[in-house]
Amino acid sequence: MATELGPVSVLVERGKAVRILLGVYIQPAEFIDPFKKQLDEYFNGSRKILDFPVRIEGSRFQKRVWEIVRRIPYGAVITYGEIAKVLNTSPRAVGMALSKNLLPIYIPCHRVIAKDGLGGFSEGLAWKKFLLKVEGAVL
DNA sequence: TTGTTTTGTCTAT
DNA sequence: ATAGACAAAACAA
Repeated sequence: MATELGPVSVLVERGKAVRILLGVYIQPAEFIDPFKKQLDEYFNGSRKILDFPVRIEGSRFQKRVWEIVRRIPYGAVITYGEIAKVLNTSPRAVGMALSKNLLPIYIPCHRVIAKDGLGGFSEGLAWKKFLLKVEGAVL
C-alpha cells in the first residue's frame, strides 16, 4: 500500500508482524496481505486500532515504555516527560526506548511529543506529522 | 529567547 | 567498568 509519503511494508515471521517499515517497499507482496487491509483502513481514517499478531522484542524497560504508548488513545498525544514520570525515569530514556520501536503505528510512538515541539521520529518527522494528521490530533 | 546542566538507558569499547 | 550518544526537560540569564 502507499501513502502520500511513500509505501508501507510489514515484515512477517511465522505469521507475526515483527517490523513495520514506513517509506520502504519489501517484496514479496503476499507477506503484506494479512496486514494490508488494516493498514489501508488506518490510513483512510476508518480504523483506529491495529489488531494483528506481533512479535515484540526489547529490553524490560523498552517493553514498559511501549506498553504505556500502546494505551495512548487514538488522536491523543502525551509528552516524553509524562511517560518518564510514570516510570520514574528521564525523558531522554523514554525517547531512547521509542527510537528502538520497530512497529510504528501498532505501537503509536507518533503520539509522544516533546513538551514544546514535535520531538523526533525514526522514519522522519514528515511521517509523524502525517500520522497525527490522519488521526486528527490537536497539538 | 539562547545556552548549559541534568538525566536514564543503550551501545561499544 | 567506562565513555559517548540520544526522538527531553528544567533552569539561568
